[in-house]
Amino acid sequence: MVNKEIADIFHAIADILEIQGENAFRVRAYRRASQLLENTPENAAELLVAGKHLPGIGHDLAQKILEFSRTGSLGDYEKLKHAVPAGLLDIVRIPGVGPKRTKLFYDKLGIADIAALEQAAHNHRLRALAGIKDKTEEHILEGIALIRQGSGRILLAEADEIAAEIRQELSLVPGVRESAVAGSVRRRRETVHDIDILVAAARPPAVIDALPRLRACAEIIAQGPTKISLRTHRGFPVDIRVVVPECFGAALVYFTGSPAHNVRLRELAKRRGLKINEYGVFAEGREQPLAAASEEAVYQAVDLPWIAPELREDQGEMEQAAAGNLPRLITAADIRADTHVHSQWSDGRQSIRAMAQALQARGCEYMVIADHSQSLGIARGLKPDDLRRQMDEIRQLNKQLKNFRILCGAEVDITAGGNLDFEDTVLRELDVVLAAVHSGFRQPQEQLTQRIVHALEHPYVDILVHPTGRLLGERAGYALDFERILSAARRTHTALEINASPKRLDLDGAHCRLAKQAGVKLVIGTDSHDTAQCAHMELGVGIARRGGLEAADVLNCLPCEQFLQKLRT
DNA sequence: GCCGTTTTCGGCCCGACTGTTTTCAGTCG
Repeated sequence: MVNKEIADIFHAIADILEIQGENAFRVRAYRRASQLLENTPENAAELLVAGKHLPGIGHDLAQKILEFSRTGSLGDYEKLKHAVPAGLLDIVRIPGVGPKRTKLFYDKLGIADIAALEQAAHNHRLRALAGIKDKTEEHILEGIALIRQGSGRILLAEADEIAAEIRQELSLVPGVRESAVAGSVRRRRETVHDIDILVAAARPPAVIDALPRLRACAEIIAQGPTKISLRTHRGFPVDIRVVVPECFGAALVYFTGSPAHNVRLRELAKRRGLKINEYGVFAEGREQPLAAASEEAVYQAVDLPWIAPELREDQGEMEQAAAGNLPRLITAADIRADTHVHSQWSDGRQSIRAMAQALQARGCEYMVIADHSQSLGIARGLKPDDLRRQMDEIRQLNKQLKNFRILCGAEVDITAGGNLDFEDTVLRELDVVLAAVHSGFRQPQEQLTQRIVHALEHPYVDILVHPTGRLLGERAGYALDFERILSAARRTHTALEINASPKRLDLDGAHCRLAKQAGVKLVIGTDSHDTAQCAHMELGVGIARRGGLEAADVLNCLPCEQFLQKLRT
């Protein structure tokens, strides 16, 4: 993906410029552009050629994007790369070491990679430098150890669990009035690198003092009167900020971010002679805030409606809010069905009846049973005869269940050759046909794309599930021309799935945005293999919200009959 | 390097915590 490559280069340029002590705002421009490209699924060069303006990409950066797109490299970057040793870019990522110290170590001690820095810290050679003593040396060694153990990102679902445990315990701490999850967990990022929790209490320092005793706390990283950073037993960082209840809303805005959204919000306030910080919105020279208690009040103070956390990424939500065009985002309550459910018939762990009861208890009106097809042996894929017997069972169950309907479906493999794993005579009997790639991930982009497009063109295929095939933290999605997938889905009236399994979350928010723009229908399915996983629907809804989707964009917000009708037209 | 109902030049969000310091630089989010 070209955008990703340019984003990486801009990121590296920002690091190098920072180490060189360049203008911080120039650095920020590269970082912002890098982030923007990262979140733009369309080819940025093509957008620029088409005359589209990308916020934060001015004349110079646009030229660089075009240059890279044309030639596959960037002259300025190639020059810059040789200006500093590559190892400095690793050093600057060590927690506790920033650009200033990286430069200091290199200039004074010739340290050019992490190994050399580690050696120097061990031998106490760093403390000869101005502003460095034993504590800093220790912190640097800890930071290096953290990097080594791969302080990676954690799945959103895991972060939710940890956050829930901590909040449960916080509710028992004397003086705590209220707590809320903030940061990227609240924004429903698919993976996060830490957990942020905001607490309201009349006397913040008293609460902070109690927090080192939390069961989740294995180690204190930093502690002040209003903020504590700790590490859980699994090495996961948690930031807890305690504020008085009067400024809970302002603190929640600040602590939820994203950083880019906050910057935009504060810039907007500043242009109006206001200042926004975590304590409120302030008019110049005034001590009493104009707004602070609720998020709504903070946004209102700069004439904006409240913006849902999932949209706070500086991806156009400020402009939409100002124009009164914010979407009415889908909520979990809008969902009437789970469109992707497995059972014991293939690799699920429970009966169809158990899955139906679990979903009905969660407020669903229908579900699609989608067990695997025959070629997926590892998942005990169903032969046509098995499938027909399963359909008999479903028909029996439908007679027994009240106010709930089970639709007969199958997760049919798109074989490496691009064919479907069941004959048309079998597919015709199903209510819903889900198509999926489970093999041949390494095929070249053209072949994989064509293979999927071919499946989408099949008259019986209703939904393409986990469309990009990514597994978070394990494997990137396969090589796909997503725009071709979208246009094929649009042309053939095939829906794309937002797979809500915690490791997939596939499509992601950016893809959803594109799908909506392209007029492609979407569904959210949990891919549940047992009843507990039915709860993952909420993760899928979070992704849909990040993509700006409304209930009308998601087919399983419709009653069953309308769902079936829409699926086919 | 970007950007414009103060500006095409001169701004560019804001504060907490740490370690090393007697008032602040560096880092982080």
